Amino acid sequence: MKSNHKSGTAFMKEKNKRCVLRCVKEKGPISRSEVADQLQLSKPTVSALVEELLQENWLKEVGPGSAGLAGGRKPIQLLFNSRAAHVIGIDMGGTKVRAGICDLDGQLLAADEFPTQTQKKSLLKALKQNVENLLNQASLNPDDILGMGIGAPGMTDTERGVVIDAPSLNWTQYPLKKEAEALFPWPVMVDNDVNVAVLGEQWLGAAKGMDHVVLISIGTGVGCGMLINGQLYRGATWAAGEIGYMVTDMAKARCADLPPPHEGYGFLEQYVGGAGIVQSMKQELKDQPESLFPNHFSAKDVFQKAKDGDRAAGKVLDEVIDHIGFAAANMISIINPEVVLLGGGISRSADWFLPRIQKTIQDFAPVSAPVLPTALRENLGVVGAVSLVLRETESVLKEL
Amino acid sequence: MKSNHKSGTAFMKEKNKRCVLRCVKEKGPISRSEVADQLQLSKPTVSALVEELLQENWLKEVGPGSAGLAGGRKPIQLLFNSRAAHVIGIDMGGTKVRAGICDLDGQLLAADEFPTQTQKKSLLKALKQNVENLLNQASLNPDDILGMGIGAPGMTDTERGVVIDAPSLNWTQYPLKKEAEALFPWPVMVDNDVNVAVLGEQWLGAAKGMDHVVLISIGTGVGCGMLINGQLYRGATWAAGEIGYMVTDMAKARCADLPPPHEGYGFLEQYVGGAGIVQSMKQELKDQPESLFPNHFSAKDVFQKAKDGDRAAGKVLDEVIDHIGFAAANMISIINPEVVLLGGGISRSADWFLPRIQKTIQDFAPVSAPVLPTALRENLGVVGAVSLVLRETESVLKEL
DNA sequence: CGCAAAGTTAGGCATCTTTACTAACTAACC
DNA sequence: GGTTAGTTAGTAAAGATGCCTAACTTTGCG
Repeated sequence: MKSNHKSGTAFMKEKNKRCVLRCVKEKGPISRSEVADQLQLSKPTVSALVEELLQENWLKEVGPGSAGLAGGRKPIQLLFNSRAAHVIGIDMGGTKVRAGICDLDGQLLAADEFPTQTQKKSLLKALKQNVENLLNQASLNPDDILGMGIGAPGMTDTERGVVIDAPSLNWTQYPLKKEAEALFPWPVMVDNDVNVAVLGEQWLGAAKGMDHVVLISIGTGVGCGMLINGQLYRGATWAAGEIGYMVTDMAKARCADLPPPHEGYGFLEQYVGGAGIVQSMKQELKDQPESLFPNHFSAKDVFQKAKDGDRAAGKVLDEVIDHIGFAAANMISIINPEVVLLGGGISRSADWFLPRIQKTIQDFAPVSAPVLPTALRENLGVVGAVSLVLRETESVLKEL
Repeated sequence: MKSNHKSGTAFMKEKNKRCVLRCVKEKGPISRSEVADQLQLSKPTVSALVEELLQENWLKEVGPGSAGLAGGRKPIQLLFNSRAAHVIGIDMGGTKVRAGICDLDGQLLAADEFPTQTQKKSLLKALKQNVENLLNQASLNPDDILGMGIGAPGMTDTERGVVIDAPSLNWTQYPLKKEAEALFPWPVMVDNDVNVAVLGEQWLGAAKGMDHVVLISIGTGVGCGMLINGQLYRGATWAAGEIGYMVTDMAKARCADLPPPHEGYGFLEQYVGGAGIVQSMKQELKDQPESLFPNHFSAKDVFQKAKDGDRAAGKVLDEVIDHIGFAAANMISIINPEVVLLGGGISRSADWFLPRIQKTIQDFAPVSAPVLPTALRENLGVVGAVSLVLRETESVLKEL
């Protein structure tokens, strides 16, 4: 049952205080009086809470506003102090790690990246080094840091802060939260990179303020983050959103030359992931050896060739996009989101294939939803990780 | 922002009261003292709240329990009074309407059904008649009724209580809540029949107490209800769970003899819905006209024939089950539920095909989940509708 | 000056908690 | 068996905290 009873009135006060803070944060410069109005709290109560929030530096007074039309005393404008605390966000990728410091508005004060180390020990060491640099760059002390969020490329138990399985890093059951908290003097939160990304997009990106969002990320692998009723949905065993395993073509799945996948790669991933694209391309090339492809190439190259007019590459990508279209349509049928975001490396070519995906959706889903590329670029992971901390932290900012 | 401020302390008390009530409800016979312990409330507070709850008849004292091992005064055992109020549940189907009255434990006190009228007016009239009979049967007054839940076979806006689209009833934008509330003196809540069903199964059925549940219902059409983080998920525009539109076979979807569906029927529905099964069977029979099938038959007949060993029927159903298996696997990949329930007419033959569905899941989903038939039978809809009311009602019972 | 709006002060009410108490029961000892 | 010590359930009274209302001060406009 675990009742969060701050046993009584303290809880109520805390809640009201948060409401006041949130109100000021959202409604921009605003007077005590108006806050009282909006929250249906009495003026004295608001004044008292504001007093405390000023004391704690969450709010600041910014001189008088203009008086009302009918005369009267000028209001004292209150503003949220977005520099009351700072949060560090880490985007831990398979090849590089990007770290950044944001203020509470999501403004990036400093960011940097370094190559991913294969050894966990040296990775953490490099991370510590990097974070200290960032602190210096932003002229901040550890005291100014509210917490640190990390997006990891794999299934993650956010409660215990354990990365269950991250193939690209070769991690299994790695207690990242614990390890990181031993290294830094602030709380650390860990989550799946795709989950983190969807948080970032909802905070400051293409899904700003939306409560029902699906983000499909296509890079080396294929992942999917879901915001449902305004909250991240992680599933019963942290495995929700494994869209890489969606089967969009039974016939192929059954008759596959390969045995059923299940070892790290899913059906969809075989076709639309980076590795899958390369493989399909190679398959295609077998039949027409006169092609201009080099012996080794990447998915990116396939895209390039297709844009340059290579028929075979175009054919491969046609199929890829078709799969993505059906995957998106299926997601819409099931989740009915307000928007579907496409992220990952592939999103750079978005305008090229977006119309076709939309067509598929229109033809096969019962309702529609706009499909857009993610709006945040290289800092998406960082900002998302910051948002993770802001949403989950027990601080005054926590939603209620 | 709309802050639910019961402005202050009254809210807190209300909340504590609900906690006490819920605690007693869940922890069975329990003493004031232990409630105080569990909720971390002081004994006087609990006593006061219990006093009120006794007064209001939500609780009852049931004589002394046994004293502890170390001696001491015998506790006065408290019990939830499941007859403090009653709820009416309506399962509105395409061919018949089933109505029932439950107490707060979900115990069915009376139930009855009548054929669905095509005219809305006469349908409501028949409903009123029926409900009055039920009240008599259970010897209850309208005052004893907390509310009424209705499960409707179509997309439903639960906020406004409007059935947006229910093909089998030929309803569009029908304000059922409003109409019903004009007829009855208690609040009415309306939701999709599948949503209602999953609530019922979570309350008293195969998903008891689970927070992540997917229910796939296969009857005339194909629907899907989802419980996510313990809550019903309805989507951004009440269209979540339209699994009938899931495409599990791109090739077939694209090359289909028919144009893209979109007019009321989805891809999956074409194959696994009742109408779809019949059509596939007819298709199959064309090729072997020596069959024993009558001119007119139903999906049920196909099942029967298949069980009796008819090869063609078996082949048709094989494909149906294959589709269902992949649909279930896809749902698991995306939602990662604790359990997948199969409901609707098809669930009667569950043991026959369940193993094959499980095999498909094992082969193609990244994680597993048990697949079970729904546990509640003819009263699933009724009980679910009751549960809907209990969960959403603003009464003392509301979760917080 | 008179009015109006912002913000503060003082007093009152509701709720919870703490502390101290009574009631009731067990165990154990004489 | 009867008495006493120890334990637990529940109640009563007093204290703390938070909110609200009402009255007040401050500040600005006409």
